[in-house]
Amino acid sequence: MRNTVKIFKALSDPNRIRILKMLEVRPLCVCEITEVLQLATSTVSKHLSILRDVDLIIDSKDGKWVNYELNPSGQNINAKQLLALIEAWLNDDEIIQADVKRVKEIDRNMLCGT
Amino acid sequence: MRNTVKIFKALSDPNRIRILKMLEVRPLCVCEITEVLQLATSTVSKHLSILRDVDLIIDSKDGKWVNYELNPSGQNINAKQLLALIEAWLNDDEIIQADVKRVKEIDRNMLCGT
DNA sequence: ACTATATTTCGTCAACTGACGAAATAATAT
DNA sequence: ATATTATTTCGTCAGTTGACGAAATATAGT
Repeated sequence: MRNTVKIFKALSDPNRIRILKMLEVRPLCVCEITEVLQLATSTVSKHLSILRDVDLIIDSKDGKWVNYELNPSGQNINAKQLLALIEAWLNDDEIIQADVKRVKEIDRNMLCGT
Repeated sequence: MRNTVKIFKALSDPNRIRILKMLEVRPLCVCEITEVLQLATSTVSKHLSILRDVDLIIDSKDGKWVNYELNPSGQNINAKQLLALIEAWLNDDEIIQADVKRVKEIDRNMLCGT
C-alpha cells in the first residue's frame, strides 16, 4: 500500500511526467533535463531522486555526469506497468511534443561543458 | 497533461485507494465507506468527490443514499486503464483484505438507519 | 410543516510539496 | 593541489492537501 501510494505520488507532478516522456527519447543527464524544463538544477535533481526512489528510472555515473534512464527490466511490477501505460499517453500533448523536439536538438557537450 | 497529473493525484492517497478496492466488492454509500475507514463523513465525501472528478467512480442517488461505484464503461481511457491495473494490485495487502472482509459484513440499513 | 437521516459544502489548521539559492560532494583536467 | 564542472543536499518559503466540526442541502417518514 505504502509503495503503491508512493509511486502514484511520484507521478503526480507535471515536471516529473515531462521527465519520463523525455527519457523515452533517450537517457539524459541532469543538465540536459534542466535545460529543457527551465528549472533550478537542484529542483530537477530532487525530481529525479523521487522517480528513482520508486524504481521508475535508474541512474548510472558517466564521468562527471549522471545518466538517468527509464527502468527497463524493472523488478518493480507496478513501476513497469505504469511506465508502459504512460508510454502510450500524452504523445499528442503540446508540451510533451515540444520537450521531445528539444531533447533531440540538445547535446550535453554544448549545454554544460564549454 | 493536466488531466493525467490530476488522476495520479487522485490515486496518491491511501484512503482513496482503499475506497477503490472496497468498491471492487460492490457499490457502497458514503456511510458504509465512513464506517470502514473510520474517518469523518465530510472527509469521506471529499475523497469521493475527488475520485469522481477524475472519472474513476460514478455516483447515483438512491433515496436518501448516494451510491458510489467504479466507473464501468469509462469514456476516460486513462481512468479505465488505471482501474484495471489497480484491480490486480494490493489483493495481498493486509489493510485491503480487512476492508474487503468488513465490506462484506456490513449493511447500510444496520449502520445508518435505525 | 416538522423531524430524522444522509450527504455536501465551508472554514480552519497542521503537515506536506515544489520551488529556489547556497553550500557540500564528486569527478575531470591543469 | 587547484580549478572547473556536474550533481546532490540543506534550509527556507509559499502554496497545496487531508483532517475535522459546523452549517447547509436533500430526501423520507410522521
